[in-house]
Amino acid sequence: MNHWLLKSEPDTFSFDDLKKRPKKTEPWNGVRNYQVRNMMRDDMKPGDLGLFYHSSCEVPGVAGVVRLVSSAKPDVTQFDPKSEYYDKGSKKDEPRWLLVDVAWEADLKNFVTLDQLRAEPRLAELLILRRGNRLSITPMSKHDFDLICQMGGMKLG
DNA sequence: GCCAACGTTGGC
DNA sequence: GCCAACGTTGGC
Repeated sequence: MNHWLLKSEPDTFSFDDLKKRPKKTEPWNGVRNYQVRNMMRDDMKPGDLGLFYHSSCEVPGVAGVVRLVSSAKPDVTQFDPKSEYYDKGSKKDEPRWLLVDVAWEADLKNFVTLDQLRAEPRLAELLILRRGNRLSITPMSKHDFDLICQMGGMKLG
């Protein structure tokens, strides 16, 4: 099983928004980066766990735990001229952009701030802390995933 | 709003 | 295929 960190701007879609969805699931649409698309296509599998990270906000950090509940499939927003994610170069029989469905998995007792992540020497390998990292989804080790869940006091069950 | 660190685009 | 210009991301 693989582990992932998924960034979202909470003003657009937050961890609480995910929990408010009727089935607590959401298509992770709007990815328009080839590296991330290829990761979704090749490496992201149903059952994988992820951390839901809030970016571009007052206090960036990890808000909760999610699970992937689909494999990669076409992101329909690429075909919608009214969508901000519309891509006129993408053909229906050859979709350029993919998404995966994510579902709420667990809450954290405490939001884990970016400052806390940076202050933890055992997270030196975490990609999001590296300079210049800009991908909206990044892989992470089970070690780092478990440690961050522990820092946040993940509520089990 | 600034700006570093990318990724993408397009002229050649 | 090179690379300058441009666009985007995201912390600060």
